[in-house]
Amino acid sequence: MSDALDVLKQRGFFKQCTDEPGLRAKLAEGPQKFYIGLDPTGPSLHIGHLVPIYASAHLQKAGHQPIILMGGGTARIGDPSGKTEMRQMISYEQIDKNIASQKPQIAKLIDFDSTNALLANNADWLAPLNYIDFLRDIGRHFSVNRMLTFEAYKQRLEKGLSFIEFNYQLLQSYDFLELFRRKNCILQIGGDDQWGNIVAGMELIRRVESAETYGLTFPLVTRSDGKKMGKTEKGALFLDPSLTSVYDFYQYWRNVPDADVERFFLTFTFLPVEECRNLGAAEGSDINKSKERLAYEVTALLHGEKEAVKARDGAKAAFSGGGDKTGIPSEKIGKTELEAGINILDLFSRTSLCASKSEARRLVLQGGARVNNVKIEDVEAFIDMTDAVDGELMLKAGKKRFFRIELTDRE
RNA sequence: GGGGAGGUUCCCGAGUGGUCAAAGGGGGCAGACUGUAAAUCUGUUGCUUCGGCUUCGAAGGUUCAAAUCCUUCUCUCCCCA
Repeated sequence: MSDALDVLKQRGFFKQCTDEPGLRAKLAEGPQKFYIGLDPTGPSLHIGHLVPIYASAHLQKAGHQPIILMGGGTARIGDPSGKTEMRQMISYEQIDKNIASQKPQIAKLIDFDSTNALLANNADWLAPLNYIDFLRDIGRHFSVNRMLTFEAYKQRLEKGLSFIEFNYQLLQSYDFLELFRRKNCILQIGGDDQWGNIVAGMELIRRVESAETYGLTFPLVTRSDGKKMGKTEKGALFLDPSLTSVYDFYQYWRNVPDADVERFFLTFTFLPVEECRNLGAAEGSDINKSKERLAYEVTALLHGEKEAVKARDGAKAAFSGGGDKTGIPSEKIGKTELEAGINILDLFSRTSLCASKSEARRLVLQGGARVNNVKIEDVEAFIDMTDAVDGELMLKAGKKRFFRIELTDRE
């Protein structure tokens, strides 16, 4: 149990920590409760949300007890940390829906069955709050002067900061206090952008409860190429397969920059540290094998092995031919429709490969469109049954975007 | 409440009556090079039945013609109270 912190350090989940020796000793004493905060602002988690959950999973494996705090109350406010824009306000009803759909996603990494993990919602104590009482009991412990020295607020002072956002720190601190009181939660962990809020919570607990608690942050995960983690051209990489297909999810990891392989293995899989290092150390085309493994491991973890195999085989089939193609994004088209012939632009623009006909036109003109690996450069071209191979059309846009058209007898 | 500055295409940001679907950069897409990597270079980047159509916070108005001028509204930021 004493190695919980070491695990986090080894795997790159350690940026800074308050009173490290103290925390180490506390964790060595026995199972401790800790929490992370998640914002249920969307119906699905995306990769960006995952790092704290992975960190929690490691601590849980080390015997500690995670509390996953859904910010059902705070989701209605904006967190000023780093963000430039205020968040949209959403209804409690929507938030509850989001929580319901996010929980199973969290459960992929956190074991809720063993009863030592807990899902909480801060709306439980934030919603009934009385403004006057809150100001008197909690607000008085916060110094505006001190808050203004926090980096998060400094930045926002340039761009503008609403009072409601300014209050975020108080609410988050209050969360920590409530969890300490209700569950004896003694540790809050989070991304490094949460450092200020975490420390503020600890200070609050120290003042009103005269108790010592701890905070730990991990580095914000970035990509070596500077792109936002988990962001694709189309937006965030969601865990919900209806928002991001398993195939696309797999491909995201498959195409990660070389320099990130080791770190991503450490962060997003549970493979032994030694193995992660070896896989990340591979060079040349070997690192490609590592990426295949990375993609498979992460996909299997979050979507299940069956889906991962399908995505992996689908990708293999698309890139090197043969094999099981069912994992590739696809759509059905009736044979009779194809018999009549479909214009190449119409064909591409009705798939997810092209958003509009203009885009399809561009693609064709630039030589990026292929049907069953035959380059089509004529925008007037018609595709019909004679182009089908094995009862399907494999569309390819550019070098690595595929789409499969399945031909069916019925319309 | 008073005064000032602004809201431009995915983002940043030019544009102040026609030559503006709108500079430049970022991002995206495509091509070359590769390893389904990175870096680099090139092209491209509103929609379209290819006739046009819709875009510059919103609604009106002036004009042959507006992102550009006028009016009202709305939102943001700054200064004063």
